[in-house]
Amino acid sequence: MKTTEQEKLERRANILKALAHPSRLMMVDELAKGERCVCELQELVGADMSTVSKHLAVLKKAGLVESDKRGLQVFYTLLSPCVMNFFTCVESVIEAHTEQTIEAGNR
Amino acid sequence: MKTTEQEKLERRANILKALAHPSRLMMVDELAKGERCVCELQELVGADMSTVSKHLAVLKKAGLVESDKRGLQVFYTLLSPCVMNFFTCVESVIEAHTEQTIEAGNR
DNA sequence: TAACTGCTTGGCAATATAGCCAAATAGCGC
DNA sequence: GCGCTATTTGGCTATATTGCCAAGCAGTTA
Repeated sequence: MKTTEQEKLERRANILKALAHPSRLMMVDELAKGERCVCELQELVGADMSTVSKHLAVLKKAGLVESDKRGLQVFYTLLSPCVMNFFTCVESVIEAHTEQTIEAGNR
Repeated sequence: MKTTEQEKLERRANILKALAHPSRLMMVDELAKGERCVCELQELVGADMSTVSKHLAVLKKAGLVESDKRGLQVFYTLLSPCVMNFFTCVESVIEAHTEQTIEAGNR
């Protein structure tokens, strides 16, 4: 199974795409603290349970989380906490960009 | 100017969304090596120049790159090389996920 | 000014994503 | 089995993204 450069990029992009949503980021952030059931995450993001479930499916498909059904509830776990490190970088982008935008008078 | 938790998440998501495309990842990767003009990036990704230009506009809007017109050419620079660090994490997600998928017999 | 180059923008069609409701599914207690 | 709860899935519409072509625009050269 040969991995072309193109496939590599697509896989990277898919992981980023999976993270690229406010609700999903919120969930990942919460899951970084420990496993959570869908109901907890639903309360957190305040959307329909079906919506939350679909978001979780996206994260799972990307390989970012894992699910474990115990009784009636399904618990999700963050598989790659290193994802959180990225946010430090993201914050620096945001800061720099905000300054720049203000400097430029919101041009 | 108060930054609500929601706005923070949206800004993070926007940066991730800006990165979440194979062609844009390829360009960011290239720009990590140094500034490049649009024509060089076009050759790299092999798409229409207008497409490349639009991708660059997305990266610029997110605050990830900067552009500088010199003569007829426009040169782009990567503003936040820390973005590259993330890819180490992304690779680990991919590896773990691939193993998992193979283990599960591509279920 | 005119023609040329490098790039950006507008417009459009194809495709993907988001979020709601309703229906289906799975596990539990009776 | 029946009803109940937690979650997932299907279906739908609204909205966003992508990538091409054509047109526009700025800088250069003649």
